[in-house]
Amino acid sequence: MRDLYHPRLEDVDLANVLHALSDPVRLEIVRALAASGEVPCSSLNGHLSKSTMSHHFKVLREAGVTHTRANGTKRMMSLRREELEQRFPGVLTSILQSSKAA
Amino acid sequence: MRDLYHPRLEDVDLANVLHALSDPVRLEIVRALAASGEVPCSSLNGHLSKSTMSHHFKVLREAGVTHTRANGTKRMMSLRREELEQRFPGVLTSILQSSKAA
DNA sequence: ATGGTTGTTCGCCAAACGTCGAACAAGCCA
DNA sequence: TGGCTTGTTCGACGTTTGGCGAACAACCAT
Repeated sequence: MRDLYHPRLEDVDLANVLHALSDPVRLEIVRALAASGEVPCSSLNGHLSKSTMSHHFKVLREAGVTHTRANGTKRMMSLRREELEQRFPGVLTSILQSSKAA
Repeated sequence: MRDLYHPRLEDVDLANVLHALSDPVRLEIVRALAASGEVPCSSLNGHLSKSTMSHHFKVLREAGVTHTRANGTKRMMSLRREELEQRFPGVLTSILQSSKAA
């Protein structure tokens, strides 16, 4: 597997982040990460194929929303929550809060 | 011109709103509305064709982000700010705040 | 080594998106 | 009425997106 690209915080773009969060599948992933902290990708597999999920993981990661590290066979994913809070204060937090109601 | 559809507040969907805000052109429109209150569409024309701008206006309106009313030849657009604040507290506000920095 | 698990990558496809110009509609004003 | 202004609607276009299965890669366990 190739190296995983993570944008530097200062390169993270707001419109990009919003786009990453604008897909229901990805929003659900983010919600799960917010609830569970760092989890293996495998724990996030829903009704979609693994290639599709991998695609969504990549979109989130490249937008700067999540961080992924290799751990043996697994990939551990987590939210870049503190970083995003620093760069875009309140954005992720309020979105998570609002998405709970829905 | 046909009637302008505006979703009821309770039908406004978070992922939809985020998608509407995830385009740089539309984010800029929203920023302008936040800064100026109600303005005619014509005051928002940038370097894009009017048909393209009209399309973006429609996306924002149908996502529930903006409100449009006819006023003679013109269309007055405004943010549904208080409503969105009620439905998704902090979301629009924090996005606007963050988009200022960029 | 062999196999099992976990993800990524690579076509491929259909649907959605952003853009445009041309045509149309609605209102104003002379 | 006629013309001007302001927007919307309608194809058309190229690009991006989201979905899939198949193939590949990396790691662990036996």
